[in-house]
Amino acid sequence: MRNPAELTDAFRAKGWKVTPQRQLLFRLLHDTDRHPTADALFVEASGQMPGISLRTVYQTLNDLVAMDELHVVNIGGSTRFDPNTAAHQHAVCSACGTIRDVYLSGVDGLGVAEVDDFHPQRTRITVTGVCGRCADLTPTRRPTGSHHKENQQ
Amino acid sequence: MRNPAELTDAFRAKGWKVTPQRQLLFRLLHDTDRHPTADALFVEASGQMPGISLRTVYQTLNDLVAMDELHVVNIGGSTRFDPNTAAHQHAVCSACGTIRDVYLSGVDGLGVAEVDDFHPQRTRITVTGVCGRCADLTPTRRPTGSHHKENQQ
DNA sequence: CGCCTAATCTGCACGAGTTGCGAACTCGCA
DNA sequence: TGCGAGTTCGCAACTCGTGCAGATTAGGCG
Ligand SMILES: [Mn+2]
Ligand SMILES: [Mn+2]
Ligand SMILES: [Zn+2]
Ligand SMILES: [Zn+2]
Repeated sequence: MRNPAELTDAFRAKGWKVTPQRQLLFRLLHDTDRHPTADALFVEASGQMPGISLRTVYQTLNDLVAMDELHVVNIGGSTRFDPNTAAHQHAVCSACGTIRDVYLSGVDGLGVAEVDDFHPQRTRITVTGVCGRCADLTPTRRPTGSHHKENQQ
Repeated sequence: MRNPAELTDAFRAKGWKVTPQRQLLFRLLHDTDRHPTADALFVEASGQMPGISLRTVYQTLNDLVAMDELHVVNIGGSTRFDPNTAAHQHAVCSACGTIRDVYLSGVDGLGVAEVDDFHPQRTRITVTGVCGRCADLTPTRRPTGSHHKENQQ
């Protein structure tokens, strides 16, 4: 996602207004590697702007997605939003739900172009597994067993 | 997913009953390359067994997923279920929502093992784009524009 | 073959996540 | 400074999936 100043210009260029609510979300989303849900952002935003509506958060996120400034990540449960629009992949911990950006090698070698009768636009790669912290918490056990859902990003 | 007879044995081996509802779903799911939603299966099943409950369809699907006989596919919207448990990837049409199994080359070359402080279990690859049929229906246009949601599998 | 009971099915209520809607508000231009 | 298109907000509505409890049944046993 571009920085708040650039987004301000981009919104104005479309004849859209740049409200305090939008500016706040621009700031919260810029230059992070997290993958928050709409509600997580709503909670964060509420800290700095009490009274902001969850509806507005959804609205702005949808706008940013439509502008391709934000990507959506579907891993089940509520939608995650990804401000990192550079080509990258995701490592998802099945125990705690954390999503981490990873940059796998060998992605170019995928035979995506050879899918016939299909016009590819984007390739998404998600590696599910267990993160180091969860592996430490449940040593020598099935890591999916105790599902502690805290700290996911 | 294994065939109905094998699933029958697997269920009995766990002390679970093999009801007509379950047998029907075993049949509907076996040896297909579709990726139906719970509701789509419910509609199909209702044709052959009027009165079957959507709740039962969900229940059975969840059981099969827990047994790893069925995989879930998250592409936004309702959960899709995948009876093809062999290693493969998906091509998703952004216009009609159809999910097609594809077998990309070069998957082994992905540097999945090198993700550090992470224990990988499974890698999911999804190519989004526009299928041939949708490309034909909207020639020389942005294919996402008119969203005709029929016929997705 | 009929009994018994744990397992299952069904219908409904409920919860989470997201969107539609309309009245009130406000950014930004004239 | 005033105007109006665009925006926000609150709430109702909607979709998808699950919890619950009473009715039903598969399938082991005598
Ligand atoms: Mn990311
Ligand atoms: Mn598949
Ligand atoms: Zn973890
Ligand atoms: Zn299509």
